[in-house]
Order: sequence, then structure tokens, then C-alpha cells
Amino acid sequence: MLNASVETSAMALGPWTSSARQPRDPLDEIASFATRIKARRGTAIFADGDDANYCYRIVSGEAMAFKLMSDGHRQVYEFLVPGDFFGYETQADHYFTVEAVSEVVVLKYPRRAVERVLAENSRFAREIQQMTARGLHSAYQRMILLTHKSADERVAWFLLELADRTRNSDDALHLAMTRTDIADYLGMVIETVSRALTRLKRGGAIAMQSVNDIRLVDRQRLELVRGEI
Amino acid sequence: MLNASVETSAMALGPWTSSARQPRDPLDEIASFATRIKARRGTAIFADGDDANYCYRIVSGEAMAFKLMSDGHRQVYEFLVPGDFFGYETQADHYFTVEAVSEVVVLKYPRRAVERVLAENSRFAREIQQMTARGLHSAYQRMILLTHKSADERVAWFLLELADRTRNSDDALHLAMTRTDIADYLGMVIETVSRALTRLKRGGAIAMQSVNDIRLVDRQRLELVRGEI
DNA sequence: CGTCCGGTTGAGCCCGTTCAACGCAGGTGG
DNA sequence: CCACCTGCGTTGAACGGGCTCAACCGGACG
Repeated sequence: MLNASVETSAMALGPWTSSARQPRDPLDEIASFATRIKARRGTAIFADGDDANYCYRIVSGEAMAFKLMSDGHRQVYEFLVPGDFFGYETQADHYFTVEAVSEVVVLKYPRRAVERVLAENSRFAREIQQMTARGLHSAYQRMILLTHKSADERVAWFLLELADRTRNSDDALHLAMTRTDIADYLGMVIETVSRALTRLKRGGAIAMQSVNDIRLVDRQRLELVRGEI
Repeated sequence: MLNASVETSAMALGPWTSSARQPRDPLDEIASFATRIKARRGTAIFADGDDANYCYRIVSGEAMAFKLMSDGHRQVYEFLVPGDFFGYETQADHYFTVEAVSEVVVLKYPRRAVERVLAENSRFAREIQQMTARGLHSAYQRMILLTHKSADERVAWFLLELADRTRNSDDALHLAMTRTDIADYLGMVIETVSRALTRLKRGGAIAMQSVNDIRLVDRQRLELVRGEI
């Protein structure tokens, strides 16, 4: 949802390194308030309507933020990867559910503590503001995707974005989420996602080791399919 | 885009009232830095890619925030009404254009000044954070609209939202924007917008005095068409 | 009076949805 | 060990809502 800037996902890989030269993690400010929790695949970290007494950050694994509609439809707002910070609200309640998509480890910060730091530390407040603003920016970009892009463009965009966010150096990409999750994220149905993946495979842009393990064989072609923005 | 909370649009109607009982306008903090500018219909207040050296607030009239794609498509991010605050970025540049949709008066705040106040006044920082978070929330809601709602539902939602945001007490609603603008906001084409309006008219939910002047005759029916959320 | 621009209406098409069948892997129980 | 079931993904066929293309309408303006 909101990812603290560039270097942060390193924190998922090892212990905090506060070495002088290293750019500091903006969330270090609240690190001391964190408790570490685990969630198994399919379990909720918090639910739509819950009191927003805590906010969180992914350490390892993946999660998804979504809202369930009264008509049964589900909109997946974001997939959350290591480094992502989420659940900090200015209002009383959470307005979406966050559920583990794989076995996931998260840090849990008490809202009170975060707000105390926000009030006292303007640098930290600026970081949070920046993360929220980036979230808004990317939500707007996704609107373009949802209104003007074809099925293949959406799926290509999804794959490239996920590869980018999980910072895979090689071309291997593991999809922790199901086709249904992807469909609900991209505003399509599962069959269309499946067909789009098949076309990308036939076109030589990707290869599939197994259903959930994809190789971005021809990244350039994939970017071509995705199109601008 | 970002609307400072409930009472703010009153500022568009009269001079600042800092009376004790009245809830204060959160943007009072930076009021002294504002300069007042006018823009005629169709002119840009700032453009995509411009240095984000200023941010703004609508006093009267309406504007729209949008992005032009390389393929010629245009996505309208938001319609801006009196009280709306926009253009404050954490990065260097604006990433969308804002253009007057009618004759519009805006207050223009230097970014430097705003950032100085942000650093010194945590209450103000909290207000800005809250506005951005609300913007994100409403962007997510609009995603649902763009993925799962029919043409009629979208248009009904648009009319109700606009009526709500402009706080019309009676059932008259003036559309300052063109059909093309509405279409680019709702992710449809102009013909579909037109047909949806015609159906709402035939269904008795609305009436049209002229092309741009709509009466919400049967609000309940309109809400029924719009559906949940 | 003619032109232009924005909006409306009509006809046909297309892409993604819907409905349905099938494939495949993992789990369970005889 | 195999038969069966269940959940998830893929593929096929037909449908339909919104898009495309095109004509028309009406008010503003020269």
C-alpha cells in the first residue's frame, strides 16, 4: 500500500543496520514500538470496520488489502510486499481488510505511539505524508489502467509491477496470490486473466514453470504489451 | 482533490470568520501566504510536469485535475469544487494538470511557506495528512466504480457525489463540465454518458432544464440506480 | 443565413463476461 | 494402492454492454 522509500525492503532480509553511510529507514523512528506477528495464508491481519488501533509493516511474505462489496464483488486495493507500511488511518476504523496471501511476518505498531511520534517529529510526519501521497499517485495510475487498458495490457502491467516491487534481480517471479486475487485486483474475471497469461506465454513474453511460477523471458516484449504508463 | 473538512466550503461564500465557537478552518494556518488569482474556463492553473512550487485552493468556480496519456486518452482524476485543496506534492513536480472548468477563483500558496508551517505545526501537518488519506480513500472507492459498475450506476453516482460536494440544498445541479469531461472522469465515452443521462431522465430520476442544468427530481430513485457504496 | 461545436440518437461490432466442460494436483478413505 | 472428491486453473462457445462509426439536432456566433 504505502512503501517507505527505496532502501526499505532490505530490512526484510536482515537485522536493522544503522551504519552511518546507509540511508536510514524512515520507520526506524517507531521501530522500538513494534511487535512481531505471524499470519498464515488466508488469515486476516485486520478486517474492514475494525478499530484502527494498530498499523503494520510487512517483513516477509505477501498480503493483500481488499474490500468486499454487498453484491459479492471484491476489489483488491493493493498487494503488499516486504517493506510496505499499511493500516495507518486518520479516522477511527479501517475501511478495508488485509489478509495474508502467503505465510507472512509483519511488524505491528500501536497507533497511539505512531501518533505521538508524528506530533513530535516533523521529519517522520513528512515521511508518512510522502508515503500516503505516493499511494494516492499510484492509485490514480491504476485508474488509468482500469479504464483504458486491455486485458493483456493489465496483466503485463501487473507482472512487471510485481517483479519491480519485489525487486527480483533475475527473471523468476513467484505469484503467491491466486488467479481470483489477480482478477479482483485488475478488475477482470479469472477466465480473462487466464487467457491473457496464455497469450503472453504463446507470444513468448513469459514462460510458466508451474501455475504460480513465472519467468519473464522477454521483458522488453512484456513492456511493449503493457504500453505507456 | 483534497477537501479540508466539513465546514470549509463556507469560506467560499464569505470572508474568514474566526469566531470562537465556529470550528476553525484548518487552512487558516497558511491563509496569510495566499494570493488570489482568477482563471478563465479552459485555462490551466498548472500543468503536468511543472515544478510544484505552489499549491492551491478553490474559492469559487470549478476545476478539474487530469492526465493526458500518450495514446491520446485522458483520465480526469477529480473535479475540484470550492474548498478543495490541491497541488501540494512531496516530490518536485506536478504529475497532473489542473484546468478551470468554469471561471474560477483560487488561492495560491507558496510551497516553501506551506512546508515551513508543516514542519512547525503538527496540528496543521495532521490536517494535510488527513486530507491526503481521505483522497486515497475516495480513489479506492472510485476504483470499485470503474471496475464493477454499469454506465447508469456510474452516472447516478457522479450526479449524487457532485450534488453532495457542492452542497446544494435544493435539487438543482449545474454541470460546469462537458460530457467529454464526465466521460473521461467515469471511464466511459461521451455517447454512453449521454445515453445514461437519457435513461435516468426517462426513468424519472432526473430532469434537464437545459443541457447543463439538471434537477434531481427523485433522489431516492437515483440512489437506487447508483446502488451500494 | 451558414458554420461550428457540443450533445443526442441509431446501428453494428468487439472484447470481456457468462456459462459450461475439462484438466490436473492434492487429500482422503476404502 | 487406487477411487473419489475437491479446489483451482484452463479452454471453448455464446452473449451482451459499451464502444465505434455515423447521422442528426440545436444553440451560439460570425
